[in-house]
Amino acid sequence: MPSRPASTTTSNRTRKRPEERRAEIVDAAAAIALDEGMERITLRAVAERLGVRPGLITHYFPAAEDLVVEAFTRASATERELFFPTGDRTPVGRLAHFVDHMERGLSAPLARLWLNAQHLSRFVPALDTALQQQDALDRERLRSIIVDGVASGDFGRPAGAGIAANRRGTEQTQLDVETAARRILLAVDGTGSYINSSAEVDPVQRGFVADVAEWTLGLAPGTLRATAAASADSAAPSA
Amino acid sequence: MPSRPASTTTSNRTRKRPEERRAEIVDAAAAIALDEGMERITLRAVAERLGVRPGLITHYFPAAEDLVVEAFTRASATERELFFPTGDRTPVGRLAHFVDHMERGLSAPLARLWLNAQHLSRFVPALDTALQQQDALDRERLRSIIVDGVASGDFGRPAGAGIAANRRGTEQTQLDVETAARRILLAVDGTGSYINSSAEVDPVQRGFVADVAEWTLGLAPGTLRATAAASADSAAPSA
DNA sequence: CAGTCCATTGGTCGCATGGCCAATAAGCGA
DNA sequence: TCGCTTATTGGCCATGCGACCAATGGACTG
Repeated sequence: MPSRPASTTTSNRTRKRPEERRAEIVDAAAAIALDEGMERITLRAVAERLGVRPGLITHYFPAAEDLVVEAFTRASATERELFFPTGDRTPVGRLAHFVDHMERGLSAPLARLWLNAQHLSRFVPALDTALQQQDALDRERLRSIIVDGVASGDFGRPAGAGIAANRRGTEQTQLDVETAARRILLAVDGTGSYINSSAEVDPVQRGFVADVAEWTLGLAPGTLRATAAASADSAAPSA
Repeated sequence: MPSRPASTTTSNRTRKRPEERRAEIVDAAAAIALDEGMERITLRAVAERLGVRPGLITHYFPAAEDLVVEAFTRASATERELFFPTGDRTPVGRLAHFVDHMERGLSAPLARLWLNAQHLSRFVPALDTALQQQDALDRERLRSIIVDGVASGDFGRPAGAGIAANRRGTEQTQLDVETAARRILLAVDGTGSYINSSAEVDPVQRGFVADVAEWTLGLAPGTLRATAAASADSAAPSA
């Protein structure tokens, strides 16, 4: 490791438009957050990824902590799109995709990031804020699916069981949608807690999100998994 | 902690039996883990709590990482007793205590520690192992309650819904106990994910563990909360 | 009481971090 | 083409970390 990387030759001084450079920095930090962890977002680490001197990062982010928060937001927002495709599927299909994506482990990087942020927000108040915002966005997406499903009659009686729902009072339909969305995301978080565990994934854990979703939405057990399988078949019909 | 000079003045050199000193160190580290976070377990921080020089910590823990792992195990094991009291209650009563203890927020320190460890185990393999062990111990306690409840007939038909349960095959009763235990702990973890959030606790979130427990154990919604309330009344009948 | 073991000290080293600052030069407008 | 703005560099500083080590002295043994 020479002090000056051989690959990027000496004096690579390229001057970029501030917005462009800034975006580059956030992207690099987001990449680090996803595959090394947020605490590895360091002035030197980010700078090295960009082939740039650490001082430059400070120039754009006088407080390094702000970069961490922005990197989280970026990474989180980007990964979300993989969960909620814009496809014009049925509500059950969209929910099945969501669950299936998780069960296949495709959401591992995001789950790790999420766990990372949940813990780190203990020490970084601004991160707590960002986390709540991202969480709200996820919940909104999920709510949207549920509302559609209720309207189409696919989701049985989300009114369903549970203390919390009864406790809320006021308007009934709207509130139960919120209850269902929150429960499903709580199940997601519960499953995500084990993302860093080396233990073999337990079947109960694997199916937990689907089970909770079917329970709270009044779907027949197995509906989501069956839907996901059917969807996969139609997408890639070859054996 | 009787022998603690007001200021860190005069050389208070007291020589203790190795086992005693070692226990002191682990206790101090566990305390730090609980109220400041595991990454704050540092040679200097632990030494300062004990009124001792950092080098002494190194003497007992040549690799600081080992102290972190041991501190987690200690803190976790200690806190667990608060969840599963040795009282001779009914299965429903024991489960209700467990849930109630959580809903009251009494488990906040443990939840924070747990979240901390779940993230940190990403970088500390030994911590991952310790975490799995502690998790197994929790699950064992819970399983014990469930088995008793099934035997007494308090828990309806834990066989119940869900894909995962069906998928397991083989013996039925035993496996569904495991399913229920895992589901409840997954709910606990999901709820715990929000432990560091400054947002107001949502009612759905607050009741999630109880809801999942009642769902997966075939209890009528509200049973656990009602039981906890009755138990509290009999314990403190005043007012 | 003298001698020995080892718990404990005090100090140092190398490393990584975030932050700060003056000097440089790239790109743009006059 | 010149000059100015400022993006970018290179360097330095204070802090906190784990690790290592020789010297000290407390407590126990003979």
